[in-house]
Amino acid sequence: MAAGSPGTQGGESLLFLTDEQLRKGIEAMFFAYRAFTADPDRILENYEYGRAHHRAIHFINRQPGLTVNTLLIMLGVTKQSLNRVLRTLVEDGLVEARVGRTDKRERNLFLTDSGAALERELSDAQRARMRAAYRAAGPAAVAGFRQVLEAMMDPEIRRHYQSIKDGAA
Amino acid sequence: MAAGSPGTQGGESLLFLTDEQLRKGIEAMFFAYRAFTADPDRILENYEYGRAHHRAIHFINRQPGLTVNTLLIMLGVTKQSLNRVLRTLVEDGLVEARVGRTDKRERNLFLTDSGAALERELSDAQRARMRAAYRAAGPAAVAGFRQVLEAMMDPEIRRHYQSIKDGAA
DNA sequence: ATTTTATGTCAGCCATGTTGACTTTCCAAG
DNA sequence: CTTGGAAAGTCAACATGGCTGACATAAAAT
Repeated sequence: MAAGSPGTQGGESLLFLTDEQLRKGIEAMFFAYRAFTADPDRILENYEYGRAHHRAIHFINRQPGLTVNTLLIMLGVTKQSLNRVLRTLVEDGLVEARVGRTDKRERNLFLTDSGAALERELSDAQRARMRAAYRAAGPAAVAGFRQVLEAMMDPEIRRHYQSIKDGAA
Repeated sequence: MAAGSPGTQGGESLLFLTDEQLRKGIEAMFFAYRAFTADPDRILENYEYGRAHHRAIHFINRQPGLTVNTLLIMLGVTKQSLNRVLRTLVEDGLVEARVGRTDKRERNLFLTDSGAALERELSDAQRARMRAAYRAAGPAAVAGFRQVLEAMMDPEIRRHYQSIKDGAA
């Protein structure tokens, strides 16, 4: 059904929905994502951390004080997976887990100074590539890029994504 | 969302290049990529295959007859990693590895009928999400999406990407 | 004839995902 | 006040898919 080539249906306005166009989009996602993770991965080789640590650090930096459960939802992994990562970060003094004030069962997560330093190092590299791509493509392309990515997310995650502070605010 | 749309006059102020905008782009990549891989991953649970098999099948379908070495470059993994995947696909009769005509050291890779069937099942799911996102965002956004992703790729990979057949041709 | 290339394979290691079971702490509702 | 359930931590076991290193074979290139 969906496998057919709909080049003749819908007229010119739907040419961007042909299977070929969609497959090119799939490949673009794959190749771009690999480049996107390559720079921080290279830096992480110098530490005893991996991509999972990077992701945790990123979101703790973005939403200081977020709870373990919230981070779990953002990362989309099990608590056992996250705990393995989080434990090493706390032990190494990059992340602080403060007992919640209102609900003492919760842990509010914060980056320490050294955690923030690592975050900056990783983020600098990743943003450099993103900045170069944004600059090369231009503002209109960037807006389209963000629109398509947002439309691709699962709805529940999209709400979380949109709730994180936005620089244009 | 207005906050995600830096005006086109941003070419002067470069508002779309703020760190906050770049961080939102980073998060968008992360969340969208996860959704992007979720559908095929769910299907693959019914087989004894994983994401690595999917990627191999995708590129063999896109460039029938490509050599192992070319596939290695596209996937960006070691030959040992690829071989583990490729061997099971050949054993299970999803992929055929024909000895090269001109250079008998090479193996030209093709999908069998059952390999093509699995490719279609996986691709249908992935394209359905991509199509929905494209449709929601519109043709202009899709063009921008592709531009940014292309600019993000490593140059060598970008050449490979561009050499694969494009529906607009 | 020798070297290089393309491929295949074995063995082992690592990071990071999973499920299941169990504990501790603590909020909240009965 | 008791109890049920939520948040978090932990242990164990396992799967996937990266990696390196070492080695084998066939065929092309020199």
